[in-house]
Formats: sequence, structure tokens, C-alpha cells
Amino acid sequence: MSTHILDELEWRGLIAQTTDRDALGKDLSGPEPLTLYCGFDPTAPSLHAGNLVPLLTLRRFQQAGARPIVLAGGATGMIGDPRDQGERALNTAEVVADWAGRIRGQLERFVEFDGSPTGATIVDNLDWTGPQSVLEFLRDVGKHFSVNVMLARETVKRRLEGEGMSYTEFSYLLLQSQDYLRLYREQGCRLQIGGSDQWGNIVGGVELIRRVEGGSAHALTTPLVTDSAGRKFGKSTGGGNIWLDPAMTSPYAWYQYFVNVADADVGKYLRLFTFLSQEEIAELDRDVAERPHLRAGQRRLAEELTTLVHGEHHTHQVVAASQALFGRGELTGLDASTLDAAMAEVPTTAFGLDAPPTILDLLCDSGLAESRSAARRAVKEGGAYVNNAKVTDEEWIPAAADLLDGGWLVLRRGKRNLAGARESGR
RNA sequence: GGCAGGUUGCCCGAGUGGCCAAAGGGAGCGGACUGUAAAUCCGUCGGCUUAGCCUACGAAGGUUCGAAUCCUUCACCUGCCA
Repeated sequence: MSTHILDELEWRGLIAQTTDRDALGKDLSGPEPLTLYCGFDPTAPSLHAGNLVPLLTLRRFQQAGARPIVLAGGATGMIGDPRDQGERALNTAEVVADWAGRIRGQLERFVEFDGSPTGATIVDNLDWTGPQSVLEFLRDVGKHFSVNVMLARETVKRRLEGEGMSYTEFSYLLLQSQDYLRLYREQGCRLQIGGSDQWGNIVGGVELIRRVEGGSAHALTTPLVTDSAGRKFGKSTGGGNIWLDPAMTSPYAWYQYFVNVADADVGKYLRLFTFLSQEEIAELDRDVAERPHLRAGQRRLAEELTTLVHGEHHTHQVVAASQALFGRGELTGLDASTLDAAMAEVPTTAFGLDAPPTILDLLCDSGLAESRSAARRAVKEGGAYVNNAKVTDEEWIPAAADLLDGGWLVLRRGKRNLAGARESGR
């Protein structure tokens, strides 16, 4: 099984680069489970869909008999990995700590902590980086890095050609390299994986391990996922990232994002993000090619990913909600419990009929519109609906007769952005 | 430390005294067409108590009836020189 993991990953399109592949394959099929790690920096309060690529790869390795370590970057998140868009604004220690805690909670859900030889471990690099003194760091780690080599790195070169970069960000490589060295020493970690933008940082650790310990460690990166139009995966909905945190991206919105994946991308995404077998995926590929209007691939992809992130219960609710609410059919036939369940998956707001809100208020309060101007625009453009009926008057207010079972109004902006508003009496 | 150039809306980028909430492009959003797809087309795209007002062109002052545009100081970036 474990000898095939690399072939499996290759088939799924999950390998961007690796260090000596044969050596890695050999280590993976040794008698002991290979220990590997992947780090995630808290640059936001939640992981986003793109983070799933390396994270699920970690899980695939675990299923293939390796032992995963997930690392929350409480320390590295304070510094910021250099990126092309320019110098990052530093977040306060409190914010980073808070985010690191949230992300840690999310990370824990994707690998098994069963205490077995392949049971996962979770660590935070702040635990060892925090207490370290600058002098220790400079002597023990810094001494092994050549500035000449660091300057030759692609990200660094691009930044130097542009707006430059601070010493702080320049040092990021050393921190991540040190993490790898630590885990190599203390946990026998021999492989680090990450997104393809992490290649340089990972290899930095590989070289540090060779210099300091004379040991050999591996690097493997997953590709940056883009859609067929070249857009970064997970970025195109709602003007930003789609997040794992259900408070930031509702399970319904999450499901809808995947249901809407373009035909040209479904096959690729099924390989990258699901644990379906090659046979199952081949069959879905055929369905997409022969009966595209059924969207079988998209539906399966959306279901798999919703279950993975939000659990089976939410998947059922979200699928039911989509069927109940999406058809543009009559909503008056739905009973209160169906509506309650559907509305639990989307943002909601409450109101009272004694002081009825206008359509603008409802759109804003429910989060369907970011501002009153945006709400006005939605109405003007014919993209605002209540109970599947288009609302064209900015002054529209709900009447008792508009309420569905359970006191609900189903609000919609555009084709697929849903929210609920509930009459709360009083 | 000196000299030169730069800092514009989510991003890129035009704009050198009024016609500038700021050209153009991209992204986003809404609509049409479809299959909740792609491509294409149309519209929209700072905020608000929306025929009006407020906030905005690195920051703070100043000149002017009027400033993104002129002046001063500051901050940051880039390049050349030391």
C-alpha cells in the first residue's frame, strides 16, 4: 500500500515537486511508519479551501501508513512568509494567538489522533520559537544560512526588483527551516509537505538538516490549484476566499461553490479533493462528458467536500435546502421543519411585523448585501427576491401573508445567494 | 548623508488647478443566454437619511473662489552617488 502512495498522489495531480523521489519512495515503504509534517500559518481566523490541498494530502499519507504531524504556525504567523504582493502588515501577538488557536481546532479534524503508530500529533512552533533568544537563534540557525543563496530565491529576487522587503520577512525561511530541524530531531520527521509556494522554505529545512545533522530529509509540494480560467481556486465566490469556518462561509455557500465548478475543472477537483477511487472518478468523468446537464460530478464533489468539512448531517441539510429552495418553485408548500433545517445552513436575521423592515433592511441585516447602496443596487438590477418572487420596489415591506411556515421569509440575491429572515413576533 | 523619481479606488493604471467619486483594464456583483457550467453580450461597481450630502487620490499643514493636481514638512518605496 505505502509503496503506491506516490503513484496515487501523482495520478491525482497532487505532486508539484519532490526531492529525490526514489529515495522518498524507499523511505515510505520502510518497516517503520514515515513521519511527515505540514505547517499552516494563522494569517486569517480560519483555513480556506485552498489549504485543503496539502492538508488532505497529509491525510492521504496517514491512510497509506505514515505518521502525520500538523503544525500551527503560531510563531511564523507573527512574521509572515514573503509574498509577491509586498510586505505584510504585522498582526498583534494576541490576534495571531487567537487565529492560531482557531486554525489548530480546524486542523485536528482532518487527521486521526488514535495513538497508534500512525496516529497524528499537533504542534505549534511558538512552543519552541517563543522561548528562544535572538543570540541562540543567530548562532544555532542563522550561521548555517548563506545570504548569497537566500538572495537568489525567486520570491526574494522578485521583491527586491520591486518594492523591497524587510529583514523580518527575509528571516522567515530560517524559522521554517528550524521547525523542520526540530521535528526531525525530536520526532524523527523525514518529510515536509506544503503548497508549491513553500518549496524554497521546505528545501531550506532539508539543507539545514543535512548541514547540522548530516541527515537526509525529503520535500514534497502540492500544486497551486487554479481553475480552467487561471483563477486561483477558492477565491472566486463572494468577493473573497471560501472559508472552512461555517460562521465565515455558510455550509450552504460552501456546497454551492463546488456545485458551481466548471465542467472543465470537476475532474481535476475530484482527484485533488476527494477520496473517491480511480474507478469512481472515471465514471463521474464519463457522466460529466456525456450528460453534463445532470452535473453529477459537481454534485458529488460538493457532497464529498461538505461532508468532509461540515459533516454528513450538514450535507443532508444543505442538499435538501438546495432542492427545496433552488428550484424557483413554490415555497409555500414547505413545512416549518424543512424550512428550519434549510435556514440553519444560511445566514439569517430576525424582524418584527409591528415595525416591518424594508427589503433593503432585510438584505443588509441578513448579510446578503454589504451596504444599503449594494442592497439598492441589487433591487434596481432585478437581483433581489423574497420567497422566489422578484422585488423591484426599494420600499417593499413584508406583510403577514408573505410569511411561510415557521414565520420565515426566504431572501435571495442573484441566482444562488440565500438567506432567511424570521418573524419573531413582538 | 546627497540627488532624482515615486506613493491614486479591491488590484493594475491614467489623470499636473474647476467639466474628478476620478479615464482604461482586471476582479467582483446583477441580468440575458444555458445545464445553478464555459464562452459571449448588457448593466453595475466608495458611503449615506440617494434629484442632495459626506468621505476619499501616503500623512499633516498652506496657497486659492476652487487642489488628486501648486507650496511646505513628515513617513515609506525605488534608483544613482557617498
